[in-house]
Amino acid sequence: MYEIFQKYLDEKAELTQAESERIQSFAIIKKLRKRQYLLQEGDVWKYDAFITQGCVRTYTVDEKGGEHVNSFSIENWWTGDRESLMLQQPSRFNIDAIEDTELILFTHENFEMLCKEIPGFNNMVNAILQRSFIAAQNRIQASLALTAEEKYLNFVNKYPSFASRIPQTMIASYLGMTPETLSRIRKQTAKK
Amino acid sequence: MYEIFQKYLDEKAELTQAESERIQSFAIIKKLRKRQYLLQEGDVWKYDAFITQGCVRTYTVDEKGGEHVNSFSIENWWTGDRESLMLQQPSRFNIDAIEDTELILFTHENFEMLCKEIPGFNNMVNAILQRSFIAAQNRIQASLALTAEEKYLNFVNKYPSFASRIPQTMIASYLGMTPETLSRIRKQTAKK
DNA sequence: TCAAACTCTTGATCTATATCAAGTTTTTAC
DNA sequence: GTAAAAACTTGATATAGATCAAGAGTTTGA
Repeated sequence: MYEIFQKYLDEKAELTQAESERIQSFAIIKKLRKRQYLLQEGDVWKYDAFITQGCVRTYTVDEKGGEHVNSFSIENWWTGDRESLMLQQPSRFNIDAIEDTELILFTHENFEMLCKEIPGFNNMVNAILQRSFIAAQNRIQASLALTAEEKYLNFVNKYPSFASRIPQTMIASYLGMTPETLSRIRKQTAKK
Repeated sequence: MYEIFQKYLDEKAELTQAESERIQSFAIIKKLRKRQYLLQEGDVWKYDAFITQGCVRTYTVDEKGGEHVNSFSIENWWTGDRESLMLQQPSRFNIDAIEDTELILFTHENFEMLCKEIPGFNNMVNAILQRSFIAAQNRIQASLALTAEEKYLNFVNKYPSFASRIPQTMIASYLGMTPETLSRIRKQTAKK
């Protein structure tokens, strides 16, 4: 499965052969079965994690047991809890697999070392962070300005592949509404 | 006013005297009067902007004329529209001054050049981006999981100084509720 | 300094979405 | 292959927060 990450690197970063090999030497392959946790609330997150196959969700659980999905991540994207990682504090988030999933992990020390050693890698990492931040801003914007129906249409438009592979309950939670409301919205919009 | 930025740099970045001076040589001082725009929807944002004094808000306007506040930024923080900057596309956001405000601007070309030239500066910029991303994640989390009252208490707790200097209408918008609702919540919580 | 323009508050009413409940379909796991 | 569990739908009802309206303070600017 490393080839998928290698291809990603080839596309996104300018690296010499030696640098590529150095990066690979620190990669840890990890497989998750559907429903398996990658991170549980209370644990400290210690990795930078790239998904080569599958899909995970990041969510919190409130006192009443309600789950609130913060994000979905699929193949060719990164996952983890940056706050827990940076501050080395217990995470408020859970991350688990929605499908059987394969990841490549780097311990944060190794990852930081690679960033310091390899400018091309560092640049790629920064570019990813920029994009993540922009995406988060847009999500905030949507949550403030859109109605439930608009949020759903916006979501489907932005991530067409997600609607089919992720259970509606989770999408509803991600959009900040109940599954019932999402079900009714889908019925409504299907008519049009 | 440059001293304020200089102090920030001294605290946050490891720089030689020469590097500090080089950074300063590209700084553009800008003053905004209350209500004055820094960025208007439709314009392309071209700077990295640091606030030395005052307060701005970043917001969108919907078709019905409703304003949705995405963020507040005060002295010792950065502002701008990263999406517009990165993609060089017209911004969906407005940024204007809530108080008379002073900023330091760097054109993005100069800023990028400084990042490339000066590793200590680059590291600082990345650290800021990390923190911004973490803050955005937490905001998403709060918007999904909290009630209106909890959102307000969380906001006051996190940014105690904001409640007194920013009009309630804008805070309400930032929290995703109407000014009336915020007014009632404040009345409620004052009792307790 | 005074009128116009905001800002905040409070009350009455409305509505989008939540909650509760029950039935149907789909998926999972032995 | 089948029973149990999970996911989705639909209807009835409830509610948090929105909207509308009007009055009291406060700020702004000629």
